[in-house]
Amino acid sequence: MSAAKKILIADDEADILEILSFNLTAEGYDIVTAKNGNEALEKAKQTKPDLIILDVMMPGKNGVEVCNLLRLQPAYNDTLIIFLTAMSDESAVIKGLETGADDYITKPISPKVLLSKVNALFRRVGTGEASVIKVGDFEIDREKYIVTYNNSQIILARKEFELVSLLASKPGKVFLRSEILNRIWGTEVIVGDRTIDVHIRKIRQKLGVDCITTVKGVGYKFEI
Amino acid sequence: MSAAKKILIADDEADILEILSFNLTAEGYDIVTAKNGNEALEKAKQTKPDLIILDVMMPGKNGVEVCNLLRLQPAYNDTLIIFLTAMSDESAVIKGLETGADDYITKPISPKVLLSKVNALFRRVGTGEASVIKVGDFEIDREKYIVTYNNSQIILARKEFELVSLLASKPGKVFLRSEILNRIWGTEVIVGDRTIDVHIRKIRQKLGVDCITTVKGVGYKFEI
DNA sequence: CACTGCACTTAACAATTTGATAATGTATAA
DNA sequence: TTATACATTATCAAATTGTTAAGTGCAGTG
Repeated sequence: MSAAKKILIADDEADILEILSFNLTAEGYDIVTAKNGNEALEKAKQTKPDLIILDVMMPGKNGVEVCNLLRLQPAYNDTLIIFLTAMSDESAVIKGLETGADDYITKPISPKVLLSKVNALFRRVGTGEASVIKVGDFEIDREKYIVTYNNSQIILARKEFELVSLLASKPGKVFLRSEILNRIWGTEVIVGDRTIDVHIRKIRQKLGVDCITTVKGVGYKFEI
Repeated sequence: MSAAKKILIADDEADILEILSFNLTAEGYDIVTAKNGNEALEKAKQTKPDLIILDVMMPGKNGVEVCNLLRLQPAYNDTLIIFLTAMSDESAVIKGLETGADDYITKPISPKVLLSKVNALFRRVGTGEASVIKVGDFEIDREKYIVTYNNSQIILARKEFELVSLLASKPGKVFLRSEILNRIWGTEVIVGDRTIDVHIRKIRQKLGVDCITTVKGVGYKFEI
């Protein structure tokens, strides 16, 4: 995972909130909940979630209304929205997708379906980033998951690759340790202090060139 | 050539672009978007899409104009064009069909209608041409469901074939497990974790050549 | 209708790789 | 010196994938 995505769940049934929260938390997402449409709008404003899961039928404002209101505001242009709806309620779904929802899930909810949809959505959005980074003689292809130096391939493990990608995404910029932890491990996972060092070391070893600089007391940066 | 059909969507409303992109991407198409007529022409030239979905009403050049300009060039003889139009705007539709559009869809757009029209168009056109992927000594004929290696046929089951097709559609690209599941099994069907592995194993066995690489913790890729 | 073969999935276990940590060493600044 | 921060190494548990065999359901056949 890169960073922990924030998800706002709005549903008037406490059970549903709990189940979804549990599953999504386990998957590494940050969860915020709301019990009705108005609260959803409020929390959305406060927390700026990456994804909002809206029950279509809620007291106060229903999901479609909330979606409409959100889509009117440019601040929520990049916010994903998923509807929860009863199996039968097909027309609401269509209406929802037209107002700018990104997907919908029918009740009863299967946690697996939910997770796969949520993950799929984030993946889709994530593809906006440039997939090949070039720094000096290095080439980092996020799509092919390959690092090359002078046209020879370097095999990196996943965490190593993510770390190099991150550092190389802004050459010269010093990434704080805390920043690295947040972007690569997320806020949920807690790892020890030496973990980053060890990964950095392995990367330095594999790359063979001294392109990662330590800034003592601050963090690391990638430069040629 | 490339396996996934490329679709260019031109509309000035970001919401529409997003909904259409999402639905068509989920269906396995490659999507390119444009926010106005001029951009559409530009992107069309760059990416040579198989289908262009044009909003009739756009700032700059409108859909009908874009369509006209495209149809003047022999390079776009085989390019399909669909118009998006407001329910009322019947005359524009007629004009559009006269200038060589292949179909039209009225707003508000139902994703289901859209998908069925798009699929139908490709089916109609696709019957003439063979969509064949060539990678190294491999040849994958999506229409005949045949894979050949050095001119000798390899028999693959449906799922195996789809999996190879997918991976080979972008040689070198790492397909995440979740991505594979979504593209081949869809978000509704949930299968176990080892299912992909087993299929991969059978494919490797049948192909006899080591062309599918595991990227641990990430997914699989096809390369020669 | 049972029988057979095939495609697909799953379970169970083996094999492998990865990532986190502890323990220890090194450099540097106050 | 002493404290602090990072480097290095080896080690082990956890995560991930490979492999095999067995189960399930379906279509075609005699």
